[in-house]
Amino acid sequence: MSPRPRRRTTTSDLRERIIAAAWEQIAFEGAPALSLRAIARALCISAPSIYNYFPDRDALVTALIIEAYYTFGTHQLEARDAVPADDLRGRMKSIGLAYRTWALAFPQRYQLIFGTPIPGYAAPIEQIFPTAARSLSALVSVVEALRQAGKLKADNFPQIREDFKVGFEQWKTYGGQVDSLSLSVAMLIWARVHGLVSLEIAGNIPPCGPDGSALYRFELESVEQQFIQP
Amino acid sequence: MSPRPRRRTTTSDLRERIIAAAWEQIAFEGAPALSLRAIARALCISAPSIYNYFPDRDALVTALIIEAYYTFGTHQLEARDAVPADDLRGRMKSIGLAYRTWALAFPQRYQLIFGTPIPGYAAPIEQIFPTAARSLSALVSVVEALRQAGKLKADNFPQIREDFKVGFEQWKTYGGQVDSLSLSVAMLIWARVHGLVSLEIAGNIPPCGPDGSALYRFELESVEQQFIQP
DNA sequence: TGTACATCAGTGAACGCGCGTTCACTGATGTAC
DNA sequence: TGTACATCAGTGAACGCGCGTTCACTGATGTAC
Repeated sequence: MSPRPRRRTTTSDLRERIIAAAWEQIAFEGAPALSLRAIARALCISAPSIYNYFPDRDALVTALIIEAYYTFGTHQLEARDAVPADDLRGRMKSIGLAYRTWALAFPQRYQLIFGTPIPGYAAPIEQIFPTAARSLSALVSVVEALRQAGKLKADNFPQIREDFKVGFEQWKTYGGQVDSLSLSVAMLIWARVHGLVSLEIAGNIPPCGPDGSALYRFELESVEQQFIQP
Repeated sequence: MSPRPRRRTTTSDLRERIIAAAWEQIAFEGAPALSLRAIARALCISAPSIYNYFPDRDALVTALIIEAYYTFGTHQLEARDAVPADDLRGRMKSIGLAYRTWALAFPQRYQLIFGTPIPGYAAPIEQIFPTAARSLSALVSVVEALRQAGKLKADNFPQIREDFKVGFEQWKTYGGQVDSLSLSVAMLIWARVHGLVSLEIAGNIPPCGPDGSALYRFELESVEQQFIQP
C-alpha cells in the first residue's frame, strides 16, 4: 500500500558486462560451451551474482540470441537505407553484401542464430520471434517494394505461393500485411545467401583457397537476373 | 622374431555397437553433447572399455564424421547411378532430390558434417578430406560431364574460375583431374541446396508451416535453367 | 590330448575437473521520519 | 540534520552431478609344445 522505495539506479551496468563477456567466450569457444562460471571468472565476479540479472543459463542464452538478431537486423536495415528508396536493385545489392559482411565479422553470432541449435537449449520462440522477423524485414521489404512496383519476376511461384499461404501467417505478424509471394521469394533469396555464407564460415569452400566473395557476388547477380525485371 | 599369435577374431563387434550408440545419442541430444560415459551406459558396458577401440573422445568423433560423409556420399552416388549416364539433367535432379532426402532423414549427421563445428574439437582435415571430397563427387562428376558435353552454361564464370584455380587444387586430389570451372559451378549448386536444407533442418523456414519441398523443387529447376544448355 | 602360457577385451575404483544452482550472509545505499 | 531501517547487489561455501581418462586387475581365449 505504502509507496515502495525506488530501485537504486544501477551504476555498474554489470548486466551488460556479463553479456559482453559471454560474447567474448562464444567468439573463442563457440556457443554450446558457454559457461556461467567462466563468465564470472572473466569478470572477476562470483558466479551466483549472475543470477541477479538472469534467472538461469538459458535466459542468458535467450538474451544473447535476441541481441544477435537485433544487431544483425539493424545492420541489414542500415544497409537498405543507405541506398535511395527508388533504387530497389541497389537496395537489394546493399543488403546482400551487408549480409555476408556481418556474418564474416561475427561468425559465432551468425551460427548462434542461424546455425545448429545448442543441445539442451530450447529457444522460446514467442520471445525470439519478433526480433528474428525484424532481422529479415529489410530483405522482405525490398522484395515487397519490387512486387508493388510490378518489377518482381516470379513466374513459377503460384504453386509455392499457395503452399506457403498458411505457413507464412506467423511471419506476417511482425508488422502489417506482406504478400505471401514476396515472403516466398525473400525466403529463397535468404536461403541462397545463407547457403554460401554458412559454408564459408564453416570453412567448407574452398579449403585453403581464396575467400568466397567472387562466388557470392555471382550469386547476388543471379538473384537480380532471376527475380527483378530489367 | 617368432611368429606372433594371431589376433583373436572379434565376435562381439563392440566397435560397431559403440558407433551405433553414438549415433543414437547424437540423434537425441546433438553432437556436442556426445559423451563416452553415456554411450557406455546405453550399451551396459564400462566406460573404459571404449578405450580399447578409440584412443580418446575426439577419435570417436572423427570416426563418426568420416562414417557420416561416407554414408552420405554413397547415397549421392547411388542416386546418380540410378539414372542412365546419358541423361545428365535426370542425374542432376536425382542427386539434388537425394541430397534433401538424406539430410531430412539424418539431420544431426548432416549438421555434424556440414554445420557448426563442435566446440573443443578440431577436425583432422587430412583424415577426413578424402571421404568428404568423395561425398561431393557425385555432383562434381555430373557438372563435369555436362561441361565435357558442352552443355554447361556458365557465362560469367571466367573470373571466378581464375580466382579459384589455386584454391581448388586440394579438391582435385581426391581423384583425377577435374576442371576448376566445373568445381566452381558445383560449389555454387551445393551452396544453394545446402542453404535451403540447412534452414529447413534448423526449423527456420517456415515456422509452423508446410515443408520446404516446393521451394526446394523450384530451386532445383532454377539451377537447371541457369546452368544447363537446353 | 594335455598343460603351461601369452594375449588382451573388459572391469571397478579412483583421479581431478568444471559445471549450474542453492543458500544464508554481508554490507553499502538510499529512504522515511 | 540525524538516526533507524528496508533494500538488494554481490559473496563464499557448499550441493550433487557428469565428464574424460588412468590404473591395476581379471579371466576367458587361443596357441605352442
